[in-house]
Amino acid sequence: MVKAAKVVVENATLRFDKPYTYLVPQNLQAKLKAGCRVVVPFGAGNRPRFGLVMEISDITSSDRLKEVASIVDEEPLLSEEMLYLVNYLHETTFCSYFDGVRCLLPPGIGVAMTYTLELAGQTDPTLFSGEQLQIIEYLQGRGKPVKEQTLLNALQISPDAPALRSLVSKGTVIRSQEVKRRILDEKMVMVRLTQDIYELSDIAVKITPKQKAVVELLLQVGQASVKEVCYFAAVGKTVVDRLEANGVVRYFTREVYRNPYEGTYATEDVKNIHLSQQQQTAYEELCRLADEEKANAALLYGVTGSGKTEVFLQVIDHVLQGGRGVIVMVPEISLTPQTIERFHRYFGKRVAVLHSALSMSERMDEWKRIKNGDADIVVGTRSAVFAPLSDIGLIIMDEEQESTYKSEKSPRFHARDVARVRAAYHKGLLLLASATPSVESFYRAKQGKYHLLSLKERYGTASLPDVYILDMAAQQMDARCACLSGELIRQLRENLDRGEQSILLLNRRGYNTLVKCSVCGKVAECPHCSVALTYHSANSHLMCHYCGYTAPIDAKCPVCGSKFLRFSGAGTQKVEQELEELFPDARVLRMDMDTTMSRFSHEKYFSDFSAGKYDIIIGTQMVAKGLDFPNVTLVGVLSADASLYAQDYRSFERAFSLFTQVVGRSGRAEKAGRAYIQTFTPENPVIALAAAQDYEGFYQEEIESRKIHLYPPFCDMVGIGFSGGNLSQVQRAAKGFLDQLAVTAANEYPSLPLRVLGPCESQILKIAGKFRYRMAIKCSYNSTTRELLWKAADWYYAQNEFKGVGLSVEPRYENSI
DNA sequence: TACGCAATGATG
DNA sequence: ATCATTGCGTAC
Repeated sequence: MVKAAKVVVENATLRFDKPYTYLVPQNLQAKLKAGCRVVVPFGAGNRPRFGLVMEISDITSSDRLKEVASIVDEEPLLSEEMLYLVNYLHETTFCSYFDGVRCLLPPGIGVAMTYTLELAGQTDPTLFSGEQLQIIEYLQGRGKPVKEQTLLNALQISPDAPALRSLVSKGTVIRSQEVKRRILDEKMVMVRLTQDIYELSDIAVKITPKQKAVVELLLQVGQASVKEVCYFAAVGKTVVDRLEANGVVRYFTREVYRNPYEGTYATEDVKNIHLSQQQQTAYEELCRLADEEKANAALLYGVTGSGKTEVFLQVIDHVLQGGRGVIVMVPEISLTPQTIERFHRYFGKRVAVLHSALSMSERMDEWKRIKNGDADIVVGTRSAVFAPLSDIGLIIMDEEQESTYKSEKSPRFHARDVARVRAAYHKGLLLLASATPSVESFYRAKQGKYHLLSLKERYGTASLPDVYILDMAAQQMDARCACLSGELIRQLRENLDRGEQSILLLNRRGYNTLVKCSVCGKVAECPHCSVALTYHSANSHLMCHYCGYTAPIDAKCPVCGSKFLRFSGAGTQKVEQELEELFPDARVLRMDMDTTMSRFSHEKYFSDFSAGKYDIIIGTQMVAKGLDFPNVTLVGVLSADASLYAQDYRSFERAFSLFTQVVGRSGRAEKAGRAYIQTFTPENPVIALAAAQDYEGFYQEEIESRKIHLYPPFCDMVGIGFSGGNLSQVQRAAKGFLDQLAVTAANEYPSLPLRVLGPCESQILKIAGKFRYRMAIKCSYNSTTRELLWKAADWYYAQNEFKGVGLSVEPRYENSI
């Protein structure tokens, strides 16, 4: 019997990602435990690689196994539960094991390998090539061991240059490897990706491997100081400067405190919050469910303004009294300083905050405080669901229908699923809450899988606004303004005269959404993507919202050279300008992705608006989800249709939620509010139901439709995406995958319910130079289906003819086909 | 027979 | 991804 470790390795592609068995050498046996990071020799060259021990076991045969080289962590970094989550993420989201590991750890905890070069042995000049002599001279000149990176930078040679490698293999140069912990440094100059870049493939310009490393790091952490980035990606500042010059990243400055919430103390007691009768009932029921110590789940369906938060605070307090930890998740947009401040006020230092606007060191500190048990309430966005609490009594997900809970990059998990898994593991209570729950969750509640609790009375005296649906086909349009009906203009005027505020919602940013040549009829398109370019007046450039491509507009058609360009379709910038022309006296605030670059700038705008510094706010959906503005008495939805008719089975649900929220912004205090919804399809019941804030009515309509057309919750959806630079190869790959899937399903899983839609072109065929095909699979996403999909994926990765075509598997696929 | 490059295959 | 092997074509 010998000890062996099952190790998953870093940088493994799905082609060969699996737990590898290594022998545990005698001297490490006492220390090495599951959950520790290790260095192992990997591949033909036995190059050292980081890995994570998933399991330690005794085996009898030790033939041809390599040994673990060294241990990185003296104490396990991941608990048994977290290892279980790694397996869960891998199996259900089709990510690599190590991607799963990374997902559970703060980015700053990473380790890096550094190499040192030292001269040894024969240096007779006649034995070496010119480049080799250069290296020898450099090392002689320094007279001491030199970091490999320093030498490579100084001599401008690549890390795998044959000259250096042969010197090492001859023994002339000794190359020693060291594992360095990443020590963090506070710096003021910060860097982040340009707002249009969400994936590596989004970048239109060519980038070098070093630049790629920087981008990959930023994709992971969101933003970081330039120093941190240079250190972690092992590059010089020039690399980042180059990226900045190419418009891939942007610099900004920020104050960074090692502990951003130093010196916060609880100043108020939760017990002093007075609960109404219905709040009290919900509170008591939730406490009962939390105390049962079994995997309970509840849905708190509470209309806007019904006081959900007060109930949360008291239930949290109750669970904490029982000595168990709590996770509270909010959508990105709701994690404002006010939210955080509120938790600090009641729970002081026991609160840890996890979100992407923290620096790497801050995130690391908060993570450690949780792991060490110094903090037992975690407030945060999606990633907070992985907080390393050892005993979870309660997980709250506020606004559970929000799409920000689903990760858009690998691992493509949904925080709700992870929360369910964790709550079950800890025998804790999962509490979902919303005024407009997702149809799936409400269905589960109706079926009795979730305990349904309702808060139906509004707090205080606020009443619903009067809602008017404007049929745009019948509206008189003002010549000066393409997207505001005469009626809405009158209402805005009235509000201005009364000194009251207005909110306008338009789900399209930019100025014009289409630039078309009147002579040849060609529409300006992105050269890398199959989408029309949007005109942005702020910088007089055409922009691609998918890959970040920009081009100056030169008043000439690029195809035929004519000067007769027609601009059409209105985005937020256009409306902003029109408003300024129509109401020169009004103070207009525009809020969209272009104006709210950094995470907390929403906050600044909202507080300015709240303080009355603006009369009208025009923005994308983010304006629907802000705070309470007592002086807002008019809300306008400029184009309901843009939200309603996305090619997506969830578009009605999202539109309903959006309209309900934005309409609810009007008349929050004693003043009566009104809302106007502009549409070309006034007969669509979603609009009227949102106007009446009738969630249950909407649910009835929607659930019927989902049943008839077979969509979730009556099935699960899995999307399979194919993308590559060669269109016909992408098509062949998609068809090949489908054929293989069909054969395997017929032979091995004949009774498995499956319905495949496609393959067909993605809604946007080409993004950043890559053609995309996709198919959707309606199924029951259980372990058998996943087994089938994994088999098909494994087969796919083994096909050389599909090598240039990436495969992505995405459970919870939202698009229709 | 020697060499070079591309396709192929494995990673414990 | 990365490295080693294999196989084939070409040069000598």
